[in-house]
Amino acid sequence: MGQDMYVNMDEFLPLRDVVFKTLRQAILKGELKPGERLMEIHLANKLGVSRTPIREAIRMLELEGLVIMIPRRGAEVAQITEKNMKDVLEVRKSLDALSVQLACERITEEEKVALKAAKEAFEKATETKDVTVIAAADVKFHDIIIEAAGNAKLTQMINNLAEQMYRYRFEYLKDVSGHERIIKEHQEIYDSIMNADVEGALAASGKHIDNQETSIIRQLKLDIVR
Amino acid sequence: MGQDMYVNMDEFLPLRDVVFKTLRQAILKGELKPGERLMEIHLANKLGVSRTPIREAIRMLELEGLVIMIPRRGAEVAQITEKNMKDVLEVRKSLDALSVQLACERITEEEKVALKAAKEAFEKATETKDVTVIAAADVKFHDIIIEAAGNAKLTQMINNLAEQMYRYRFEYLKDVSGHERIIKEHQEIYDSIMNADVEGALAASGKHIDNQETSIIRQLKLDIVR
DNA sequence: AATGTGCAATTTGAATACAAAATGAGTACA
DNA sequence: TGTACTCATTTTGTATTCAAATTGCACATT
Repeated sequence: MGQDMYVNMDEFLPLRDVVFKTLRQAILKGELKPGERLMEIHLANKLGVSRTPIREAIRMLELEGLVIMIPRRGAEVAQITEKNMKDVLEVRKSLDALSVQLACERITEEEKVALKAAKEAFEKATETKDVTVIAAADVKFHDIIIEAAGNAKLTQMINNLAEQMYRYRFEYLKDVSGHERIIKEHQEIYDSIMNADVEGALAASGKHIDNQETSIIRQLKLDIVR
Repeated sequence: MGQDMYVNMDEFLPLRDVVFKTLRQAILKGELKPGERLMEIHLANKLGVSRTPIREAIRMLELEGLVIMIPRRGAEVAQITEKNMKDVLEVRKSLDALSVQLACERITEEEKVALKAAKEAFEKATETKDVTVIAAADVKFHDIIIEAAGNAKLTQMINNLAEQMYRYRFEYLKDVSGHERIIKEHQEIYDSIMNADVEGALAASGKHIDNQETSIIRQLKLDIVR
């Protein structure tokens, strides 16, 4: 009775959610390229399911903006244009600003401890030179700040935006020469939040995004030429 | 040849989109109440379609956060809590600020003309005492500003947020005594944008949302008690 | 050679069919 | 009287079937 009655529900996800995650990953990692058609029967065979969960997953991807629908022709992977990415970054910057501002006001003592740990973990991670590890540590640092902002809607929206930059952010973190600067920026953001210095936090966070923007746009241009 | 070759495509929307819009409207207008179950066969019969488009529409509503899924039990209309709405308004305020700021920098001459017309149309609309007309005029005014910001992602996100406040905003505009203040606030926003006065525009827009927030939260509380 | 036409193949859109799980009413039994 | 259990009903999850539209190609026509 007092026992844990919940099993890990993640293992019993409906097929549509499995398909959704699979396709999203494929798009974000670039395995499915912009413009590529997503044909239902083809995908169904490939993933070993019927068309129904494929269709439902496509509806979700459509609403996230990762695929576009052409009537009577089906779905294809959305094109990522420079304008498109600039728009995303512009909004992202604004929401990140809100996020650090709210974090300054609302962060708890536990979160402060966690943020310090995450900051230090990121510094350690850069020493590994393993991009996957570094990226995960970076995500963790920012996740704590977003959580500290205490706004579920904001969390959801930032995560959605982050998703659209996923592939390029990866490239950004690959560049070892940039790590030192990122560490310094994290330190500035961290210090500002700890001192509830809203102005400082906004400045530091803005600079942080601007640097990413430069890198992402450069990557994107390379990608388009390719 | 020189003729208009496009037919009104809206009339040939896939059923899933028709169902999606129908259900969304029903939820936002309060016809489908929070907690109410959305049973597929029932909805299918009611709308005269099969389960397939119903399911696809539910997937979209789920991603918009208007319904929540309970495994093996189906969808139900999401609860609107005060915290939830405050979160939405907090983000909305931030994005509106970005929107007026960008509009100050990017608005074209044509858009300036349109904005003036929309401002005056709203003033005229308040005289009709017809809430539908007033709401439409208000939307038009704000739409022009958002368009002038020239950021498609921002447009999409603000529209999504606006949707979640739909029902309460309607109540806000019903209150005739508030019209004069709204007109004054529109005038301030308009003037600031015309003079590319970013500071002024931010202040005016912030005040505008704050007033709405007060009204919406009050409405929401009444709604919950009901 | 260029353009138009018709037909077959492919693919989406929608409906229906089938399988599995959850719910709830009714009944047996302590 | 109350509790547990069975079984029919309901509902979701998934697969399959059917209809309609689009596309591309072959062929005819100018």
